[in-house]
Amino acid sequence: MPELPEVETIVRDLQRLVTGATMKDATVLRPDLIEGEAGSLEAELPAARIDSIDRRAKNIIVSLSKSRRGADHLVINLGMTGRVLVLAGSDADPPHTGVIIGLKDGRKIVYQDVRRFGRLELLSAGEWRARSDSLGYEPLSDEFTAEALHELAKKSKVAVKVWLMDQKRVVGVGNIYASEAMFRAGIDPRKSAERLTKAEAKRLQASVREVLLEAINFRGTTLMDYRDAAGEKGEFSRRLRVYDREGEPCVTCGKKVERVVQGGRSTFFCPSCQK
DNA sequence: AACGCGCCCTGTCCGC
DNA sequence: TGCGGACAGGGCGCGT
Repeated sequence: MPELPEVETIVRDLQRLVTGATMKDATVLRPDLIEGEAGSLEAELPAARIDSIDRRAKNIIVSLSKSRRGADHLVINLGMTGRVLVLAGSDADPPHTGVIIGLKDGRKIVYQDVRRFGRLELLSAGEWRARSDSLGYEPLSDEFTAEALHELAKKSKVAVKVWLMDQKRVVGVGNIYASEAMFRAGIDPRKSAERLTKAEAKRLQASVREVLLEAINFRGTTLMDYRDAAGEKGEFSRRLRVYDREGEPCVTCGKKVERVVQGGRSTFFCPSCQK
């Protein structure tokens, strides 16, 4: 479900809502959501203060201090259907609640996940740094230049849309925004990454940044499950130009949007506008 | 070693 | 109405 714009929206919500809060207790209802020991997570979180909240790739990074053993980062990956909700302590826990973190101020942070593809993990600063180092370019950072994208792309024969979704290369772009970025760049998603021209690399780099920034401004895309930390839907869905629009007219040329399967995932594109 | 595929899991939708 | 199959914002581990 969540790609960079959705995770970024949740992170900004959490920054505003729970920075500086102290955890009181943690309850794990679905142990399979925890990477490592659920019991140790329940033991480590109480009394931890939330110092800051950040995003890296599609991960939410909650930086903690005063945790008993010095495990510094709670790393949350939402998988397909994960949600992080800040609720009043008296609110009922929603269906498929997996983890409840009570705060000393009476509120609670609830992790909810229907399909349970998401993961919560407690990592030391060093462990987190190593993990972060293994991930690719942040597309909204200054390091993500057209030249960098072009050089990386030259090394791979994979179809460029599939290439774009690999988190070891460029992070944060999932199935929706990959199709959208390819459309905006006017590039056939089936084209091999190594065959991208310099001009195409430049257009793709600009399109990735542009679509992600626009989607953040609309608080992400809700197709079915995505919600922000207050439980609200994202509004970018109506702005999608090709995703989930098979058979509908291309917004640019009017020809029918097509769907193909790449790497087991649907790709949507306009065969006339994308060469 | 890069790459492609199956799998994790629950819910929804569509065709018969 | 019911039922089976396909599919859904991600990512890991496997075999080649």
